[in-house]
Amino acid sequence: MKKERLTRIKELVLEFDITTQDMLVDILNKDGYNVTQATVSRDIKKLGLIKSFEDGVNKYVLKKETETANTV
Amino acid sequence: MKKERLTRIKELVLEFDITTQDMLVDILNKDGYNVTQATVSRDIKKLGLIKSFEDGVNKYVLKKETETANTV
DNA sequence: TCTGAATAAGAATTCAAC
DNA sequence: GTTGAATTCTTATTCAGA
Repeated sequence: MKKERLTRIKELVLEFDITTQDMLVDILNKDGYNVTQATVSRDIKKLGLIKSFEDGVNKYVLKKETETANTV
Repeated sequence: MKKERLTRIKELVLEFDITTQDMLVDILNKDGYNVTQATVSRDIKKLGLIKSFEDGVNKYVLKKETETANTV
């Protein structure tokens, strides 16, 4: 397992609007990391990334906290 | 659109570990709300629910904040 | 342990209808 | 504006292998 790759993924979601795992696969491959969607899926789980609507797009972001009791 | 249903969904994710939209469909149907996965998908978007690992399960939770810059 | 290929599972969208 | 059926898209997992 490449910790380096995990760090790179985190950088990528902070910098870009990553909406699918395939996007990450593409970028990582161009970066020289040879990975498939299966691996990215696992990496995302390790990093605790979640998909969330931000700025009108459903993208991966780093999880902070979740549970709230806001009103609808 | 039933605002009532949205409220119920929020209650459900707070009370139970809802891991799939189909689970919500089942429960809502038993509750008397006749909906399909398509509608639940839209409701989840409206409520801002996200899937997150909590207590070892990947479940729907209410979004609070996301973007962080924690270390890996 | 880690990974990929293939598959299964889950979720979002299209398209029509109301 | 809201919904369901069907479809497409996306993600998680299985299974094998290194």
